[in-house]
Amino acid sequence: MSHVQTEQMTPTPSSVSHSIQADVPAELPAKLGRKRDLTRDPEILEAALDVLAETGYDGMTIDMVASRAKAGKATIYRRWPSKAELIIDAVSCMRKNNLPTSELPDTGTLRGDLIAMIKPHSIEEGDRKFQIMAGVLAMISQAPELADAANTAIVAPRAQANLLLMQRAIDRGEISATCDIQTLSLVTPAMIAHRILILRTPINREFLVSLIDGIILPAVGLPHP
Amino acid sequence: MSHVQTEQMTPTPSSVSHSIQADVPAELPAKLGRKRDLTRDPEILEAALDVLAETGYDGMTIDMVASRAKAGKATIYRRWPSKAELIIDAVSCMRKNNLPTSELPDTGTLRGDLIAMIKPHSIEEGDRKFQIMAGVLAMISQAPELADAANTAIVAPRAQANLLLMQRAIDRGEISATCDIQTLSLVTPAMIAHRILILRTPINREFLVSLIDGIILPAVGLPHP
DNA sequence: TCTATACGATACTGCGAAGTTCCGGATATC
DNA sequence: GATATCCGGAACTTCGCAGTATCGTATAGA
Repeated sequence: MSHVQTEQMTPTPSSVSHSIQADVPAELPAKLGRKRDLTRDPEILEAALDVLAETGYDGMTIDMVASRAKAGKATIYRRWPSKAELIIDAVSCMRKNNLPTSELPDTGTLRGDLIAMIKPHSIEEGDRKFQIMAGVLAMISQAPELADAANTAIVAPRAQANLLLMQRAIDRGEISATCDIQTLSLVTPAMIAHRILILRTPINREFLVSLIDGIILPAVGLPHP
Repeated sequence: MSHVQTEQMTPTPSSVSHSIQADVPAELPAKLGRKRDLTRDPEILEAALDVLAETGYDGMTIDMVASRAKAGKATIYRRWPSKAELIIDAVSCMRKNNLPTSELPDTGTLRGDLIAMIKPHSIEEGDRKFQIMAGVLAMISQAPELADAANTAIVAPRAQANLLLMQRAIDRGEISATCDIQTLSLVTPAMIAHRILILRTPINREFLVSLIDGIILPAVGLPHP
């Protein structure tokens, strides 16, 4: 959740603790010296995601991330305390480029909306995201919070979009209100994840259309086109 | 695919190679000494799966497997050349306890059959299998063959069972033959995997029933019960 | 200008686990 | 009985990588 630490933990000023501290809050320590280049943060995080997607969690090393980002290892460790926290932060910060709900298609029919969401760009982007998911799955046992982060950043947005489109269809009377759209909205993300993670088969338009026409639409009582 | 090596690679008998070898095939080298205890193989593989399911691939160590199986590390390395091959063999040999197709329920209705497949035993067994899947996913980038092994051992049998039940329903005229039962048979495995791997939520009867009544049955045109 | 810090680069340290070797004892063939 | 291989157990070696420290350089404030 928390991006880069807002302030580097200045080590307790001295090992000899002065119990009387007055109320000097040490706020605004009047930092001296060269400022940290904040533009490197997203570049490093992006490099981390690239390496994670390509090599998985085990194969990923900090040196790879550093060289990919053309940064020194010290620069990375100055900003994140460990490899695990770097990955958590990288995944948590992914949700930037989520398609905002305002950009959802609105063609008038549920099928039109669902089909309209299939774009070459979203396919290849989705592919990378689920590759990242595969890398993340390796370390969820150590950092369960990462499961939430990955879910929030990768699958939840897709499910949310599906849910919204189906709710619209209910509102306009296209489909019955008794449909279990909560569960149905998870079907396409789950099937995509299954295909990429387990079947290791790339996603294409035909597959996505078959999900819509073979499962989603029949399940909500809409006839085949 | 291949279980334990049928024969330990006896190192080339001598570094000085005799080019003339006649036709002594060195078959049945008349092994001397104590025989290998073959009953340890499945015990070690089972221990490996246990540790894999509990700690994931990274957390898993050969020492853990050895102590869990009450075996020496040398015993393990005498049979499998590496940790990766041990895991591949363990996953490949899982498919032993597959519910044979002859034991599939046959209640007369598709819903009855699908519901009948939900048994407490199968739920907890499935839970363990998908935990193993999580551990396996960590190393598929290194050993893609493992994806096939895991798919064959874990998800394919479930999909196969679903497919068979739905085919029966078509044959008896309960549902339309135009249903995309091939894709539909993958829905429940994919949703289970999604819930365990990503949502980290245990499987229960209610969830499985909601999959059947909320997705599968509506998708094949059967009314809610 | 001086000082403190960030930068990229590289060398270094420490640890954990894969894989190997050795041990005393057991079990097989000859 | 002699020999060769297995066993469980434990010590040992090797090595990759996380994390740290150092260096020369660059850039900010005082």
